[in-house]
Amino acid sequence: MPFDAPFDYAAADPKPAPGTIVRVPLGKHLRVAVLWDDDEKPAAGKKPVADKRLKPVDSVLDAPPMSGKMRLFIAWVAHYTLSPLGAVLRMALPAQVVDAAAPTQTVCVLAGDPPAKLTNARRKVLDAAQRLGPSTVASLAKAADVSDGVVRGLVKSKTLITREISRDKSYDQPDPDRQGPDLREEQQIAATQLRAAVLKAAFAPILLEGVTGSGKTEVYFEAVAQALRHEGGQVLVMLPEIALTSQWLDRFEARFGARPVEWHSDLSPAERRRAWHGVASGSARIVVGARSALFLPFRDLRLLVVDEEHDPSFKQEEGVLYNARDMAVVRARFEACPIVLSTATPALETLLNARDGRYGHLVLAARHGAAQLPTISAIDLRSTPPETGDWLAPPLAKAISQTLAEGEQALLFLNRRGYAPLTLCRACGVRLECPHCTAWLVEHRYKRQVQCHHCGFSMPADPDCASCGGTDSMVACGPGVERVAEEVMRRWPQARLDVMTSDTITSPAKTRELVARIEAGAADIIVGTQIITKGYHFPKLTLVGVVDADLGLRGGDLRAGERCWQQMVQVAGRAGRAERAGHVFLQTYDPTHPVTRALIEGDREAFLTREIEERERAGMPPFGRLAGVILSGPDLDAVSAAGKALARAAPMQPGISVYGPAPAPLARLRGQHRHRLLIQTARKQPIQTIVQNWISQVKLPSSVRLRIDVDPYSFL
DNA sequence: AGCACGCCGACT
DNA sequence: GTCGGCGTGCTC
Repeated sequence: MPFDAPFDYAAADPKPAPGTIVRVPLGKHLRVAVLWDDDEKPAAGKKPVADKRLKPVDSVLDAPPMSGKMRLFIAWVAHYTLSPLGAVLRMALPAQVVDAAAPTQTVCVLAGDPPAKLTNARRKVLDAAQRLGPSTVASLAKAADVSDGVVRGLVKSKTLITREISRDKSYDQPDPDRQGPDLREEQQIAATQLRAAVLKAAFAPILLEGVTGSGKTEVYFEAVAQALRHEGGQVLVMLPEIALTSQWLDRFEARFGARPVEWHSDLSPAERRRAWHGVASGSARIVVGARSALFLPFRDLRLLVVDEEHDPSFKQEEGVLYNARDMAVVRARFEACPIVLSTATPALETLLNARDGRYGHLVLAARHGAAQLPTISAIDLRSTPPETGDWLAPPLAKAISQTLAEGEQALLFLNRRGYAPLTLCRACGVRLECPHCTAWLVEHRYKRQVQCHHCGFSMPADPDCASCGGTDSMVACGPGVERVAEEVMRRWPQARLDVMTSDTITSPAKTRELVARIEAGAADIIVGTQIITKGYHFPKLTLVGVVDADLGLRGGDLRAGERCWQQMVQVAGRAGRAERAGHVFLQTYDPTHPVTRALIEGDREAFLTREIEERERAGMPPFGRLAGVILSGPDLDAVSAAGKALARAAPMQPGISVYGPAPAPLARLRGQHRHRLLIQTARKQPIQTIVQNWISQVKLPSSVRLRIDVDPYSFL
């Protein structure tokens, strides 16, 4: 429960140790709880509860205790993110997982005394029981080639006794000493360093930076192998949710001969329970998971890997707001193990940490075999615009035709789902808007629907205007992937087309099927959103067209330039991964934009230097610190008044600035009005304490909710 | 988070 | 006189 501090219970005798997982009465219910450390002080200004009011602990659960390191980590995350201790603890102790009974099965074992009447059939059963050890009734009967009645008879006569055992299979153990792929020299050098870091068993953050296709995964696999060679050693590999692909799992299996244990949002309750207990007991050695895996109860964590560390999806935007990449570094510190941050496009913060010597830095400069990095060029949409009704400019169309003629694949990237981002009425000008959010409804033509991409609202698409009654007057404005796909079908009707978006990739099985089809060359043109930038490898892909390279640069977000850069480099990295050279076209209205120019010239240093200078001048992260304060509620006036009250109470100290309140970019989301403030402090200032002191001065009405986002990523 | 309590308006 | 809407505060 989201309490700030632990509750007291009457001491049992003997007193269980801190970390013990127990069941305690709370209000009307029993709840799963962890015995916290004695030295935890009661919250400021609160006096402890009188002894006679203390309830006793109900029972101790049959689960391994939570380690001291884990308790320190949880308290640290709560303090850093300004979240209640209980809210963070809940992520580490999902009650339905911890408290669920393991599925059991009934097995028979020999008890000793043979039965009075030892028939031939009975002898066969006893032989089988001797040979097989504990087995189910059915399997004993089958092995002895008798009916199960014989076995049941022996149970009844107490020759065999039954016992309940856990049905959990232990996990297949990955083998670190299988022959891996041959590593190039620079890979071997990096792998040697990582192995050494694992052997040293000390906290060591390491940036593993390598261009797309340089084989970073194979390098950190060697560190994984090293950790595996340590008796009982465990490893956590964190990937962005959608990057946990079958391609990655196949590579893992090829190297280690077994699958890793997976942890992500799609697990069934039973799989989740098994994985959690497997991690806690140590039988799960290698876990690959999304950000929530960070809170798994490892016994002996020897290595952490954050793959695609730059990925914005590591930032959790709901509940406890935390950046899993940053918190992973903290966990590694508590666990005293190395952490590898792997990427082709490091986040600026990570890169500066590496350049300033706080992180180790390993660089892979070359691609595998003959593969070359693709060349990038711009198509100026002002001088060579697409035909009316088209979205692909003539130079890109020509390149696509040529690619198809050579039997190679082309990929068109547009980070916009659906058919068109905006639908409006030709007659009266009304735009289709979400009833719950400040957002346009996006037409999805395959589904004949319009959808809100923020709250999930949808309704049937109607060609007539609901506002003025105009017939067939609704028109689509701007392109989405479906519209680009439509153009592709019209212009290259013979080409085989696949669309990859979160709408078409709905399950791991679907993903596998689609990826296999593209890998096998059974698709000529692929149209997709950012989902395609996540680590796939398509050997026949030689052309990438970015339909709207300016898209990510609009909006003035702090990290817009950085994110656009990363996304373009990642999508470009899909091209030319085998022996064929790749080429990337960026369709843009502003080829002189510094980010676009740096991409074309392949001048990463120019981009970085400019970005670093700008951030430093503005005191933005990592040169300064930020926290967002988000106020939300159903009543606009109450939300706005609360924002003004907070602004009036803003701290006035050197080095601290408070901006806002302003309506959030999505001013209304799911029916909630949202205003936000932003506080900026110098790098060395304790932003948590400053924010806490600030907001504690303002009493908010209960209808207004306040959330604090330390190190905000999204400004929505 | 859940839940109870208590205040207020609307009904039998 | 009682039902139920939700705002407030407590759970050791």
